[in-house]
Amino acid sequence: MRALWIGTPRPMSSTNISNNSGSAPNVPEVVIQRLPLYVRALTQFADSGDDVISSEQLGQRLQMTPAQIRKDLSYFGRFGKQGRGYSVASLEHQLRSILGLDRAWNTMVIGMGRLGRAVVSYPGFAPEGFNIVAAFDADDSIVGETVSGLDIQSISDLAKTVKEKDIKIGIVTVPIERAQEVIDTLVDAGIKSILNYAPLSPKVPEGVTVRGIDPVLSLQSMTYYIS
Amino acid sequence: MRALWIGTPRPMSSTNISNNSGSAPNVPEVVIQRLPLYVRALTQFADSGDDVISSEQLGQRLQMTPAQIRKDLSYFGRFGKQGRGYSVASLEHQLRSILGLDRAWNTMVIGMGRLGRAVVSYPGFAPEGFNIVAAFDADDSIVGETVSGLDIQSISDLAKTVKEKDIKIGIVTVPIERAQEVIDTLVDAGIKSILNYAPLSPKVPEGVTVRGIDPVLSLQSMTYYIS
DNA sequence: TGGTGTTTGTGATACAAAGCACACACGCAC
DNA sequence: GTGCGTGTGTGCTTTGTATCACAAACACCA
Repeated sequence: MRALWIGTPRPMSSTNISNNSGSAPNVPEVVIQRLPLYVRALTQFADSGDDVISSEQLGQRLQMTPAQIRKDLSYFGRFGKQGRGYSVASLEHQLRSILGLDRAWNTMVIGMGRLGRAVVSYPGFAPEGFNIVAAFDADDSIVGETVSGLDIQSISDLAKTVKEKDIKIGIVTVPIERAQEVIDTLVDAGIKSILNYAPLSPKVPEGVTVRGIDPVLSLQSMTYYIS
Repeated sequence: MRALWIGTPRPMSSTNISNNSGSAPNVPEVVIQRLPLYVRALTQFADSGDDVISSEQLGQRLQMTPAQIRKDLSYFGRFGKQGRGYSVASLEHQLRSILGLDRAWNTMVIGMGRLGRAVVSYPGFAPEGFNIVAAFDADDSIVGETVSGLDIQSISDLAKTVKEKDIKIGIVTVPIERAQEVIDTLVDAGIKSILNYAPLSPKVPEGVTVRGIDPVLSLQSMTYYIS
């Protein structure tokens, strides 16, 4: 979930994982999803001048139990010191490295309607290292227009551009009718990570990760508790 | 998380639940989050003219196992017929009723910056029964402006407007610095359902449900698999 | 340097969710 | 009405996740 279209939770995101070779095998998906929360909290603590933090303090900030945080971290190594806690700077750095956030990622947006334009001009991605370097649309009549400094390209150029610009992540903001088709195109172009704003659960092969952003779904599940 | 910006995540959405009295006790949160998916799929099947559907077909569409769907539904009753499947129209209607989607909900948006304006003019909420009937901002210099036909009001009017317009859901699009404070204001005004676009895990009392929408979190967890 | 208080890392345990597999219900055809 | 095919509903099993609780490690201080 989601500048609009966002999700779950979870839960509306279908995720298939290729076992990546590196250091930590078989880390549960949920744990991976929590790591960015830790990074974010650590950044905040660093900004407030804290040098050292305990799992207790982190847990309080993130509304979760200290034990869960320690367990999660233990999948990847031993980062703390007994009796003291964790070095804020060091833990943040290590988690960023684990997540691959110690580098920038080139991304693209497919679908230049209202939503796609909002995503392209959303100022929250670049500071986190996600650079939107290409924009696509299926409608030839708007191909060539410029949005936030990006030329809108035809989807037929997608595979070529992905290679040229080393794009690793696709953000899908097309209408639902075209979404599966566009996602297939991304997969064919070798994209392994897709952020999907369309309200469907797309079919993707093993090894491709999709996360959905869907505020309507979130609203629809909340009404249960107030009905 | 889940969503937070969006999910869910899940998982990045802190959720506290008051046990609502009605028919089905103790239904797991995850199950509730899946019900809207079923509703959505059923609507699609109905649009394609299907009268009857099996859990097998639903599962294929939603990329999940038929058994899980049947289990989920069994929390609320027996909706299918052996040897036949589920009546599309009837099941959709019943699920909508369970979720409280058989009525409209008045909502408000707090924070009329770039994101808030995008949310207010997003055309996807109203067709699903979520009507945005009020807009607020803390900045007095924009109070009184009109956005998509809504007057921007001062947050000091919030509690009064919530009562007058019978608003049940708050959508928070303020900057992170103000988010906790604004959420506290919503809670004080009696709001029990909050859709939070600010990148934090807010503290709310038992009985208040928060879902986060956060595309950056989603991106940050996907990079793990391509690093 | 030894003692005290703190906080980690983790096996063991408890809890929760997902999946299996089959009895049973129903539709349909003859 | 009988028999066959299909698909539900669900108890049981398996898998997965969260929590507990404690030994070991370290900081700090006298």
